[in-house]
Amino acid sequence: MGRAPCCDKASVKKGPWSPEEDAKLKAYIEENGTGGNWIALPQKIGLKRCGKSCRLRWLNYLRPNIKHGDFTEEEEHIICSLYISIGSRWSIIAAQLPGRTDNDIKNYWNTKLKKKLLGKRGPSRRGRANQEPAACGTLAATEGGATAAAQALSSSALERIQLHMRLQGLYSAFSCASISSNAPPQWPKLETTLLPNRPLPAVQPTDAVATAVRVQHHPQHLVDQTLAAAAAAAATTTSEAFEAEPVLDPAAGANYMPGGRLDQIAKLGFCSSSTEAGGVAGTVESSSSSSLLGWFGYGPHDELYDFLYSSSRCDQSAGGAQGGIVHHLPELQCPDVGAVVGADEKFSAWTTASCDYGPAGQLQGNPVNMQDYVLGYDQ
DNA sequence: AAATGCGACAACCGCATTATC
DNA sequence: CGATAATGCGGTTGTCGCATT
Repeated sequence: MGRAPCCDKASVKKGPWSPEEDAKLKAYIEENGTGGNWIALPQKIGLKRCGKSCRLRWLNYLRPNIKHGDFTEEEEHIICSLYISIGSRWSIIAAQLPGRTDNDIKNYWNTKLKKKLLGKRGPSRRGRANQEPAACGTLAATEGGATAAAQALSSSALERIQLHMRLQGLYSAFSCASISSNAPPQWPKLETTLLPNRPLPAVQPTDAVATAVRVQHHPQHLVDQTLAAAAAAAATTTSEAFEAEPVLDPAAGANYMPGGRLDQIAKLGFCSSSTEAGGVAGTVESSSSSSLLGWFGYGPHDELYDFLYSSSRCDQSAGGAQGGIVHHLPELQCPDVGAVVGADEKFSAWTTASCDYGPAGQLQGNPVNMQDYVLGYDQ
């Protein structure tokens, strides 16, 4: 069985593209388009390249209006927020950042943002084989039953958990005291991310973007149950609707309305049940004081922003952070139990258990709780 | 100056999904 | 309706260049 190769690997050139190849490809596509057939394209123009390689080169490098490097703070913030909410759906994230490619964002995340957020782990160990993502290494290092569970999680899931733990650590360190004990913490929520009076930049009508908002089923991914439930609930939302071009709908709740899917994801992304029950209004209400260029409502997004860009708050909250980078992960510091009371119950339960502190055995060995989070996070 | 470490980024690979026959 | 081809996506790898030892 096995799938036929997309091209004759023996006769195709691999490795970096030469300026001549770039020029050929660019000139042809600008004049004729892709013709809807990437596989045939290299033969047409006499390139010894795989069609997939041509497509990638065009989308990631040659396409007009591509931006490289110099991610702005806004862009960083969007990436972080979206990553926390939807995980490594780079194409979807890229669709929110015109001119950026999924590959670019992915690289930026892996090389910079992740480290910035999760912190560096001591002296790095040489060699790729040893370069486990910090998230994996850190969570795997937690004790007890968490180890096996952590192994079952994808690195993406672990990173997102860690980011939340970071936010929770920040939250409990300097935020909880200032809010009502009844008020649930405000987990990142895209509907506050994509603000009313800040329409998203126009999306380039490229094929990459167009497909980015399509419904895609990834059976290998453990789909967020909430998302599935909402999808079922939104019975009127047809697949055609999902496939529609993204449109902005400032009138309808002022949310970004990408024909459905992203919006669904956004609304569902990472909201605690308690927040869903009563915290949303508060989240939105306080949004006018956003410190980030009018983009985000106050809440974890601001904390995230501060975490990324403000050394002073991090210094206070994380006990010795320097230059906005916190070098000790909160899950290792394990915020005190009281501080997480009121947080998303399941998540708090899990973090409490995985931190191996707090009431012994209180929540450990509860596969249901863990599973809830696996379902939510494991992408 | 050479060796080593490391970050950044382009490109590749394999799999899932979608389209077509 | 199943088989096959094409496309899209995300994870991973290879390579280059700069920094450090």
